[in-house]
Amino acid sequence: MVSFLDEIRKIEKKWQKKWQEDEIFIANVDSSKPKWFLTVSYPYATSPLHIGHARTYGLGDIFARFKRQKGYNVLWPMGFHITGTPVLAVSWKIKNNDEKEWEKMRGFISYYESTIERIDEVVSSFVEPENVANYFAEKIIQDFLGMGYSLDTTRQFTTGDPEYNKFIEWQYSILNNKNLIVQGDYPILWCVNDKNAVGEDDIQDGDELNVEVNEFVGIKFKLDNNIFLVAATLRPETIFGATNIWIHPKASYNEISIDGEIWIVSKEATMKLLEQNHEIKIKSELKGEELLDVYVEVPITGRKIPVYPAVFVDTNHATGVVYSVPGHAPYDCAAIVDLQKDEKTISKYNLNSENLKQIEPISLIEVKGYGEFPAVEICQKLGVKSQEDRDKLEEATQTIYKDEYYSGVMKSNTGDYVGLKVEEAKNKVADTLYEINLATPIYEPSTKAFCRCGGQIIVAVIQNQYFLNYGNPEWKEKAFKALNQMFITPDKYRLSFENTFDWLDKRPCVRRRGLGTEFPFTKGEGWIIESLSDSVIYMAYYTIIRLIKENKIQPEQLKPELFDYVFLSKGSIKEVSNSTGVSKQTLDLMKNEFEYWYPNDLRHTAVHHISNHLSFAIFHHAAVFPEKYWLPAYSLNEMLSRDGEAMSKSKPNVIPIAQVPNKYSVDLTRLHLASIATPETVLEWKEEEVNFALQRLRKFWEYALSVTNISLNEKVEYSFLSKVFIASVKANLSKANEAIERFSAREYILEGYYSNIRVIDEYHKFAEHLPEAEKKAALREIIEIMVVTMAPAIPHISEELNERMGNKDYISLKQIPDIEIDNKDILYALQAKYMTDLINDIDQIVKLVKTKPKKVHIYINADWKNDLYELAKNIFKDEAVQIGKIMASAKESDKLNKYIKEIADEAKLMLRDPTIFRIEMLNAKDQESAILGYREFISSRFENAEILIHLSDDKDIYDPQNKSQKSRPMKPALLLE
RNA sequence: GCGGGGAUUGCCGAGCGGUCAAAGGCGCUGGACUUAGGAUCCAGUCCUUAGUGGUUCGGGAGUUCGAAUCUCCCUCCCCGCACCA
Repeated sequence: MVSFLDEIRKIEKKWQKKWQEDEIFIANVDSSKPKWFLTVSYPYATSPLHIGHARTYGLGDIFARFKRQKGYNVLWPMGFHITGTPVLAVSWKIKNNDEKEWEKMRGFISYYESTIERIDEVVSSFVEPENVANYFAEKIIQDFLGMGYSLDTTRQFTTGDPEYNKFIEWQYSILNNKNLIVQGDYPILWCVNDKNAVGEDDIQDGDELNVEVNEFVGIKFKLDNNIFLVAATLRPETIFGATNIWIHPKASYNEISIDGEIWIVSKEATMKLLEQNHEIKIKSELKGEELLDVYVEVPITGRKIPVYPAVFVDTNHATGVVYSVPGHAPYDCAAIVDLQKDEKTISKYNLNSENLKQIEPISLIEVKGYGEFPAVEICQKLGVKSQEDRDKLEEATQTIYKDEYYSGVMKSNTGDYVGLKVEEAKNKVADTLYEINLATPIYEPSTKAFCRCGGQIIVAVIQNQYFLNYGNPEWKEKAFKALNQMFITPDKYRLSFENTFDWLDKRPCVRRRGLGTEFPFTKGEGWIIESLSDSVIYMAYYTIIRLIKENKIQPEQLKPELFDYVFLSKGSIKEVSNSTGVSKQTLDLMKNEFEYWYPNDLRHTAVHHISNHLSFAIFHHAAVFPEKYWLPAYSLNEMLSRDGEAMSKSKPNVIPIAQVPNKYSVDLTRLHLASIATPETVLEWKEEEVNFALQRLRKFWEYALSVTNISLNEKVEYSFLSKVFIASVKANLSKANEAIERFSAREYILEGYYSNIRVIDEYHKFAEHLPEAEKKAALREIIEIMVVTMAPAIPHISEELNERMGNKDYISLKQIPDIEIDNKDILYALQAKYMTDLINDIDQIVKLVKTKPKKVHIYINADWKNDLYELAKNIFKDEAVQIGKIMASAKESDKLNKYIKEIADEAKLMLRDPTIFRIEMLNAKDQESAILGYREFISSRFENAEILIHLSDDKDIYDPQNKSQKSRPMKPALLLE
């Protein structure tokens, strides 16, 4: 067994070398052949790929190889994505001697390098970002070729190449001309230290904290003309229940002039607001206690409420000013109770205790399961003792928020909002406050978080951020039109696309960090096109990159008019040639190449790209290209898991592609990945199950080897069993071909490969008594078709067998024949099925009676039963089965009316199982010939028992137990003696 | 929360209105081959039974001559949600 694996591993390397040497997968324009252009999304070059990726790329390769063997000129190129922050992040961490990163990279590099010195040398080189990308790009291609992928490697590029940048600039100039790029303000997470946007990777424990941007409503409580205390809240609807304002007495506050007003907010809040797109000047600093016992005006209600001290106020959260709603907010409830009995504090700050004691909760929301004051109730229930009881108060706040938000209704004291659900009232109150300019949005991270550099994370508002406006109605409509024309498999994902399209709106398309193409309209300002927005029409770039490199075209020559000419047939070749210095001949070749290959016939990727990349690609194609170049088809597959956990680069459960050829075998892995589950399920990789694929592969190999030296020139007369055998294999192969045409790789392998191995097994069993020469000839005949048909899935083994069968050509380039199924084949298949069932029945009876029969009597039904079933089939195609109808029709039939008594019994049976007459039936003659064909097999199975065939309408029939009347067209009656 | 997907026989995983007691694999049981086998091969694997019949496809109701497959409700699980590629 080990030797078999060794043997095919050797074979795999042998053929990969030959394919490379003869460059058989390099694709060139050939107008005499139809073309087929496949892309699989390019990988990100910061780590080696693992076997989960091999699922996606392996499916792509099966498609590419199938189309190639169907006579298409196939282009399947590969590039690399390096845009964004990951490459820089790796480089930065290596430079800073981040121990974890070093270990991770050493692990990765050890797949490819054998000495520690060499590994460390490679890792050290990663201080240069381009070395990271280059190293992994090279290794990934090496891994891909090691998996036997039929890639055109002459069209490689990375998204960081200056030529590519020119292409993206052109794309964005078109989008801009079509007014699809808009500007607006945009809140993002921001490090105060780096003065830069941060992503999850940059945040300490970012993956666990899951920090998001929260939008608070900063409500302005008027203190004096144009002077406001600003309290930020997530629950603006509670403004009707405000009884006072809370300030931390010991904390520092600022008086600031902001957008023409004067605000009082905490010192920390001032720093945050500075980043949120306001005109701010700090006028003075004051202590919280200086503000106590003054009165401010509540917006909308106009009531005057006092400012009181509370230590639960966190000045580093939002504005450090809180308005108090003791009826519905647990913290406020606890704090007001605390303060009312806290004589010390009252006298310390000289508060008017009369007014303070008069403060009572206001009820403004009706909630099921609660009384007047939900906050008071829940504080009592949880046993909250003071405002310092933080855990309990936090829990209480969460509970109340949820209950009130989903089932609360606004009470009669809430002005225009009476009767509204809290869910709606919340937004309406906020809108009103914004409209009357008594509120401003204030942004705050959902969780307190810090950057890896140590700086605090706040929310900054980017002014005039650039967005791609996917919400543009014309664009969206066009994109939907494109989507509706597409073939998507598995089909269930179409709905996901439709939902994504509906939901897509403005999306920021530039960033300040990471690698990529500089945004062409703000050169020098450091804006880089966002990394998902620069990889949506690059399939077109594959068609011309080889010519750009071969002709040494410089980036600066790649002016927009060149792309306009090549991709959109705009402008004159003469002018374009003049302005770019690219020869007319080269321009023509580029244009020709694009027009030959485009559109991108199939794009295959992993499912998780639906909500971004794959949807964007449809939008951008619709915006940039004429309709004939839109994307025709998507094919998708889910990811892979091991031990129930998704295989991801950072986890220890990965099997790198680099180890596949030696740990398993390439063909074995390709076969297993494509056939173990349908693409829409997360595939669980189990070692024990790989073994199954290996055994079958070996079996196929051995079957094939046993007939490689058989010559097909001598005509062998096939007996019944051999004819049935060949017909069965052909039927399966035909199904396989039909499946792969729809890109159902699993069905293709199951039908074309696994089912057929089983058919061969059965043939060997049933046909043991046939002459050796006949068996070999029949096997050879089907192996030959199987090898060529299954080559897309197991190309290496197929090449080897093809060679050993005496062929000099590449099977990878050999035409897969169309399988013609004629009536004779259909009959054979039905007869085979008939006999399998019959033999099973005999086996079952033998097992039950536990004695081996000496005689097997088989009773074939009388002809009129076939007529009856045929008749029933026609009547009840799509109406309810009724005995009366059967009887009436039978009476009218010349053939049947004489058996009317028997038919009544038979009809009762039909009624019990209405599926009976939907089955394809064999007539008596075909049943008999089938039994005769298998007679020797059945006989030998039971120590040469005698096989007797009876026709049920034979007058002299031997039928002591009256079995014959039970016989039916696909189920003969049996008597064992 | 919003949006989407799913629940199949010991497990994984097909099936998606009628050859469905439900492919295939794993596991388990028996047999063969073996010095041995955690290697391989063959057979069996819901209950019952001369090839039959019965009860099954998360739970409940419905549509239909007929439902694992369609509709509705319930329970539970998974995934995406914007600067992260």
